[in-house]
Amino acid sequence: MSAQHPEPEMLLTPSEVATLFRVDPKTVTRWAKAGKLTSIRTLGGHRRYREAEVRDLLGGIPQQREADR
Amino acid sequence: MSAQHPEPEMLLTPSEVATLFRVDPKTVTRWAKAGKLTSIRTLGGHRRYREAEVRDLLGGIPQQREADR
DNA sequence: TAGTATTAGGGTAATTAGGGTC
DNA sequence: ACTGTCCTAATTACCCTAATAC
Repeated sequence: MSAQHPEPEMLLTPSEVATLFRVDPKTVTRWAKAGKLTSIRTLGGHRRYREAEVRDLLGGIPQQREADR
Repeated sequence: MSAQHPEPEMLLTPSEVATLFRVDPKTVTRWAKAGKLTSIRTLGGHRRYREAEVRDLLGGIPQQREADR
C-alpha cells in the first residue's frame, strides 16, 4: 500500500473522545454542536474528531489564558 | 483542444479510504453500494476509489459550525 | 507456484444521531 | 448553563468463509 500524504489527520470516534474526557459521548456531541470542537462527518452522518485538537484541549501544553478580562 | 490524460486519476483501496474516515473498510463498501461514493472495480471485483473525491468529502468544506444551523 | 494480506459477500452485535426530559 | 439518562431509528463494527491482489 502507498497512501502517505502530507496530511495523516488522525481521527477519534465519539466514544474515544468521551473516554479521554471522562464524559458521556452525548456530551461530546453537544460540544460539537456548540462549535467548541471541530467535527468531521462520515458519509453516514457520524462524527469524527481531530486527535490533535482533542489532545490540545486535554491540556498537553497549557497555553496562555486570557481569562482575566 | 484536449490532452488525452490530463490527470492519472489516483485511486485508493478500501482500507486506505477507511483509514482516512476512521471507519471500517466494510463501511466504505456500504457507502459505495449506497451510491454515496464513486467506485471503480478491478477485474476481480474489488473496489477502488477516486482520491480526489475522497479528499473532497473529507475536507472540501473545512469545518462548518453546526452551531448556526 | 506459493504465501500473505486484503476484500467481498452475509449476518449479528455495538455505537451513534436526534429529540426530549430530568 | 451543563451534564447524564431514556427512547427509537439509523449507521457502524465485528464475526465468518471464499475469492482476489500482490
